[in-house]
Amino acid sequence: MNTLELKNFNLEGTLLGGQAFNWDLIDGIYYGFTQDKIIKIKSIDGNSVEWQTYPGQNDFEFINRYFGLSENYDDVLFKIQKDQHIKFAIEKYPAIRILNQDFEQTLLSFILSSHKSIKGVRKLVRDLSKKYGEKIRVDDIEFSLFPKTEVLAALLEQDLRNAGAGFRAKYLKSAAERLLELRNDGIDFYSEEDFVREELLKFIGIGDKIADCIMTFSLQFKTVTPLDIWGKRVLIDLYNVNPKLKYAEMRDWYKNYFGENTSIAGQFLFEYYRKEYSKLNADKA
DNA sequence: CTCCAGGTACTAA
DNA sequence: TTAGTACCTGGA
Repeated sequence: MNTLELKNFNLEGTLLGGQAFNWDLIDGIYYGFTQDKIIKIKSIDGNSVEWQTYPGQNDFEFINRYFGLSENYDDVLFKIQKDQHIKFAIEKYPAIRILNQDFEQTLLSFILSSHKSIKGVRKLVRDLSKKYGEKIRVDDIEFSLFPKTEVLAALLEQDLRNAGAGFRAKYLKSAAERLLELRNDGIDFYSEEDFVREELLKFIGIGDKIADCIMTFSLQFKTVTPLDIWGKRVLIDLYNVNPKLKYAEMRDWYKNYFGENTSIAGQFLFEYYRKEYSKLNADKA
């Protein structure tokens, strides 16, 4: 295993918090699957993590990019501490990072997230992977990789329905087909924000929220934060923002308030509020 | 059995 | 442009 010095890296909040659907905690070790590799990561103590990729055991370039290790994390944290809410969130659920995930897998995964719980999306992603992904054995566990885009594109809508995708089946298929076209279209998804969003919204099955998820959790737009149900609750409940505001207006509110590191600020607030809110409901029950 | 889910597309005012 | 509704399916 390779070792990395990383203070208090919050693996749970980062990997299981809803940015990604492809991580599992098995015997204290996090295993993630992409379209071509398994990633293994484990925190050793408060100060470091061990990691490995398979195949190709030491793909540091991937790890560095995926976890955004080259940015000055302390500086980012310093800059977003605008008020007591965010300070409390960072204190309670510290050291969360925004992932830079593979574009195609992220887009396909979030298309599946429509009108589904996190748990439901995770299950669906695994069912599809088991059925249509390549197998790879790590630590004597058989993992299924996320299905290749080509494979998904070649399937019938009915195949995807049978795998549990429901009404998202046709969205998934057409998105996979479009992604294959895009490989030759020369569109730069790492360019200007409004342009990229427009391109994403052209996909059937991608609306405001999913477009922003893809931009935030894969394409590294750091001033964007997705306004899901939790993002809206945070604004309305904690910041007394008018619930009638339109999606884009709420997104602008976040951006204007948190500035250049809005994405990570949003992630802290969501993680905090999601956990506290469900705790509240559990108490009531 | 009913209800609902980290949304989106479609339709009608 | 804005509001209302159906949508697959599994889990609570």
